[in-house]
Amino acid sequence: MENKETASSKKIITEKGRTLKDLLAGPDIIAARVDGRLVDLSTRLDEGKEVEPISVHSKEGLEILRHSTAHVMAEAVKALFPDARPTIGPATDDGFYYDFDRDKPFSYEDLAIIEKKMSEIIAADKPFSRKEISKEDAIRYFAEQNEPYKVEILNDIEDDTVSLYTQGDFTDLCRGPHIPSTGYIKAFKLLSVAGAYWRGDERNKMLQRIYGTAFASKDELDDYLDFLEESKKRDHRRLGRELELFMMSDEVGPGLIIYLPKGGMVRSILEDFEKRLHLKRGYNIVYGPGILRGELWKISGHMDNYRENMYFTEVDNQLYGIKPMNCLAHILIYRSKIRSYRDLPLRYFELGTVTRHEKSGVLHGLLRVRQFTQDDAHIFCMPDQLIDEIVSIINLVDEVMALFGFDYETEISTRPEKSIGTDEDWELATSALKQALETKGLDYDINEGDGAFYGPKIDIKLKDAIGRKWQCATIQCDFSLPQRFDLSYIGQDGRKHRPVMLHRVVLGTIERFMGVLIEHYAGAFPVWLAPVQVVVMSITDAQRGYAQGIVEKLKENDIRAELDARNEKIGYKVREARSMKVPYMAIVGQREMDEDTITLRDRSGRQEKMSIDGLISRINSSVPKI
RNA sequence: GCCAGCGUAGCUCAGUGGUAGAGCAGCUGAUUCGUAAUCAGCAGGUCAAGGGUUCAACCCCCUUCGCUGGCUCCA
Repeated sequence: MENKETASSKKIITEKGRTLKDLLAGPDIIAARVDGRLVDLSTRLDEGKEVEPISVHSKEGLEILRHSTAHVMAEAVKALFPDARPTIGPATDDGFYYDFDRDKPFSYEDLAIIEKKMSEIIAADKPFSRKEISKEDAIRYFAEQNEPYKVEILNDIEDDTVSLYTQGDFTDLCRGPHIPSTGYIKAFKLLSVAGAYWRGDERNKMLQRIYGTAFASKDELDDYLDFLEESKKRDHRRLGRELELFMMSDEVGPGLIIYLPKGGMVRSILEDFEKRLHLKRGYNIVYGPGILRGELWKISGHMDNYRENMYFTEVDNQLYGIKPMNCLAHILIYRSKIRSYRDLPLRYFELGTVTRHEKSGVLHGLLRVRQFTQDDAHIFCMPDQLIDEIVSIINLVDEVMALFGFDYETEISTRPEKSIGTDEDWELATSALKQALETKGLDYDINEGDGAFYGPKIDIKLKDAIGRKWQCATIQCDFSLPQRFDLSYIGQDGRKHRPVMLHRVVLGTIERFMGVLIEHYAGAFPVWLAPVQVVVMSITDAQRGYAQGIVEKLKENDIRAELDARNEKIGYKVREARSMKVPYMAIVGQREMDEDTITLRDRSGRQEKMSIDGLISRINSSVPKI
């Protein structure tokens, strides 16, 4: 979303007795900031205050607009469905929602009716008015209105005074601020209905949520709706089928991926790339088994903290856990020898396939599956090497994300409720992560209670070509498992010391990363990743042998080439190669055959005649240096 | 797992309480062609599965499975 600076964002000084609305002219100004607080335009202030107008085009202004639109929606819903009890209705990153408690869920047909009612409320241009009352009065009011959720929220508020906002027939408990009147809503749309737990807790009652969005102008709303359409076109599930990359099958089971030859090719390229990348950076490639004894998962704490995500099986009366993570084998590799401080850090890398029982409702194409392969590594190091190791992982992530054209954001997730280890260790681990990010000069958010059960983590959210965020890479700092498995190294002093362990993935998982890549590139992979790099196509049968020879020569030079010598018109072949998003077409007719050349057509439709060696060097030079 | 919607040919989608349709893809033949669709013919389905209502169910009801959008959870 844009954050437009407008001419009216300069500060002004208030005059006594006049409302901000009198002072801040302009249809785009919907609120103001005074003393760092956002306030309504109806506010009357003392003389001499410095006031910053808030435009609907700013990020904060848009949020206010959307929040107000949520109130209007609640008014419409209450008018149309008196049995619906309002709960909460905030603005979100790209719109708003309002949750209602209602026995009968809303249907998509209801949305049109609600939209119509909202349009009437907007056309009536009803003012939003703010009233401050005591908490007790507010509780009494909402109890009378038969709105128990508002009463429950009020009971959790510590302030003695709360604010209510009223527009038309609807009054809501709300901090504000709001737009001056409903007529300020110029463009809105209701998008979907969904169930949502009261206060986001699955033990609570499920409420009925309506999602919508609002924008400062009709054009911006249309742009957003176009963006949603564009996202649909890029959907990796659709492209995965169209480009013959992967499939899923009811017969196999949900959340399980079958790679078709083209998707298998892409995966194999990614995996080769990763192996070279890690070998060059001092990692050792290892492999662990897919099932490990139950006893091991008890020691690690998975049995107590991760059991609901694990599958178990029994072999010869022994309990085995199917691995949901790759760390245990790596720990055993570390422990298989006595380690000296001189050996550290040790970095074990595995393209490890793990299996996790994900709840059925969360599965989603390649992005959320039940069996997946992580580009996983575990680094064992001395405590004083920790920061350097984290920094070099961040550097690696940085390099790889740049290669694929992703920008990213970082956040730190701290200790969750279900976890192992001492507070001191968690503190140490968390501060190491913070320090590493600070060393790199990276900003980060804190995500309280969202760490892994064995340690805090840095989550890296990458941003794709159309601005969507995806969680792929993560770096987790762990003091607990080395302790649980009694890992040690002999220090310079000849005594045993405890190493620290880092768990980290860069792409995250091959599945998710491929899904994200497909959407990022809209299926048009860069040449080095494209499953088919060039299709050699003949104009007529007379060039079949020539074209065949070119394909063979390309393949000898490690180029992924296919022949299209079918008895079809060239336009048909071009069309098909374009829809399969093949980067290059090498077209050969009589002219090219006579000159021993090809006509190369790229994705943009640009064409040039060149030698076959020219084509080989062009394609091979596209492979990134790592 | 929870809420809602959906499930018809490989894909995209029509369709009706009374024997199942189109386009594309596929196959066969003709066409030998210069940059996004040559023409003709053929074939393709236990209408997700199981049960029920009915003289009769793809259609109505129930159950299960799967998918989609959310919620919770997550790489």
